Amino acid sequence: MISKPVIVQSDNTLLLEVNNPDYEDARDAISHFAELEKSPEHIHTYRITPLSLWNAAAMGMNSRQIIESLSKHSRYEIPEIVITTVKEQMSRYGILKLIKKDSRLILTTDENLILTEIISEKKIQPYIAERIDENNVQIKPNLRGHVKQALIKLGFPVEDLAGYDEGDPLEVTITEKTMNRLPFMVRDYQQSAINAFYKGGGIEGGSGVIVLPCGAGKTIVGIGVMDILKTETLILVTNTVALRQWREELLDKTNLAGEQVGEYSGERKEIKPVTIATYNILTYRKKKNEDFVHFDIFMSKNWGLIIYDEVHLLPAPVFRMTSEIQSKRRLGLTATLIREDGMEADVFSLIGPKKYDMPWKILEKSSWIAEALCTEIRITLPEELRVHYSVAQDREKFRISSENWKKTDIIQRIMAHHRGANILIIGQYISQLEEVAHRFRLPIITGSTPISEREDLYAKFRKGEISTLVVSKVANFSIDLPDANVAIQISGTFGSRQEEAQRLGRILRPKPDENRAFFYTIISSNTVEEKFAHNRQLFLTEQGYNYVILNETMFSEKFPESACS
DNA sequence: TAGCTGGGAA
DNA sequence: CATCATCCCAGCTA
Repeated sequence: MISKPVIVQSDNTLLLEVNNPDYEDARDAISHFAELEKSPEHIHTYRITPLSLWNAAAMGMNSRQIIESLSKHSRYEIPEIVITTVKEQMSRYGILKLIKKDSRLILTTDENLILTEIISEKKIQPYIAERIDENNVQIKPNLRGHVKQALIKLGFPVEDLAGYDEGDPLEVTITEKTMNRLPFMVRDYQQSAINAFYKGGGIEGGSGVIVLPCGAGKTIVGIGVMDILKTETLILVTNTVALRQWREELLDKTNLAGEQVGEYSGERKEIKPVTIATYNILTYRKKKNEDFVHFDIFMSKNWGLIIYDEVHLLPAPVFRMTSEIQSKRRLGLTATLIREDGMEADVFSLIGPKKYDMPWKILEKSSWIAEALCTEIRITLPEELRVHYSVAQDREKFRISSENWKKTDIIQRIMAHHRGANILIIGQYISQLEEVAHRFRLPIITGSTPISEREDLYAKFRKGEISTLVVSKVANFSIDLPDANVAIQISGTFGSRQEEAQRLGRILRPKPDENRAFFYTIISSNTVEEKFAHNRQLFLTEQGYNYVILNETMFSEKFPESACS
């Protein structure tokens, strides 16, 4: 009999054996309540954290289900302490509830000892108005967000049942036929996400985060929620491209007319029943420490819903503003609910817990996104760089290994191998990208490329007049190049997991013929780049992507030089 | 009034 | 763990 793939350790880590027939089942099961920490070839390490358990609890899982799925895949008996941790943390979500009674905000619980313990904490006292009785404490007005933030830091995620203000009504309806006359349907998983957020309305359906892969149609989920709530809505986005895309989708897929959908950005300052604003304008102030100039848009209308697009990028000041408006319904959307700044707990307490997620691989199986084959190519540093590297300071080492000029040859062979494909070459350093663009005479897009020129190049790429584009970090977000099917990553932002995911996302739009895409990442072996590269891959590995690793010899066999003309 | 450029912020 | 992208605004030109 084959042994089971998971080893549960008493420090709350899970070791998962990759070459085990039950690997995939086990991975899909544990990824609901644990986070991937390390993923070398044979054994992956997951960690059960309080936050991962609270999110699971908020999604409706209970400790019995988690312990059962651990037992099902665990090779040995589960350490008692892990079971205790799971039970303890899972039960913490819901021990404390915020409710509203006679317009008073009340923290309530059945566990009066815990309540006593909590209100004696220095960090909590500023928010307490008075203890009403054993099980109830009144919170000072308008500190609903602050108190949740403080409590989660103490390890007590609050279930917020204090309800929401109904916003001004707005007739929003999804239209079946879009303007370009293509029939339009909300997909099953999108509908499930909408239902998971709304839950039949009331005080439970009102705040939370929906996690869906790039290209899976998060905008539709937002629109679907608007269709249910039918209320005036404020949508916050990261940049103006996203702003325009939201506007177009709203006009295309709903009954809303142009004059009902406003844009609040540097260029225009419209406030309409549906208003789309950039995060940036919210955080603007004339001088440091002065007031936020445009904070008023939160108050300028009686919004019934606020949508936070790309919630993993939400800037810190917007968290602070959000803590002031906890009686508004809030929907967060993202592909990767990880922040490199460790503010996940703030997302949980201020926007809301995770309400729905969908593993990328499942969408791949049902062909909503393209199948992706990931390859990591490890090349050595050439002798002269090796010398330079060994004496360099730590912070220079990353750049030296990233800009290893031998990567250029690899690029050439990959391009030759995928002749006729639509290729993106993505990197972090402008000088490196310019060299590559120059060497192969390819067009390049960076932050300094004027908008008109970008649009021109993107259009040519879509039409097939250009087959290969060199792009900088501009490609990390919201560029829509449906036909791109090969990405070659030559450098990146240190260990950013969400960047890796976004970049893979560029090539995942379903393809008409063979629904398949290729993602290559080229790194210098035995350098700091290797370590960062592996950290980058964690999120995608957690989603079931498997990087095939090739060294120079193996690469040469698969991608022979003779293919280059 | 529109379009560009550069500084500053997070 | 530092580079790059983004955005906003002010100030200029035409």
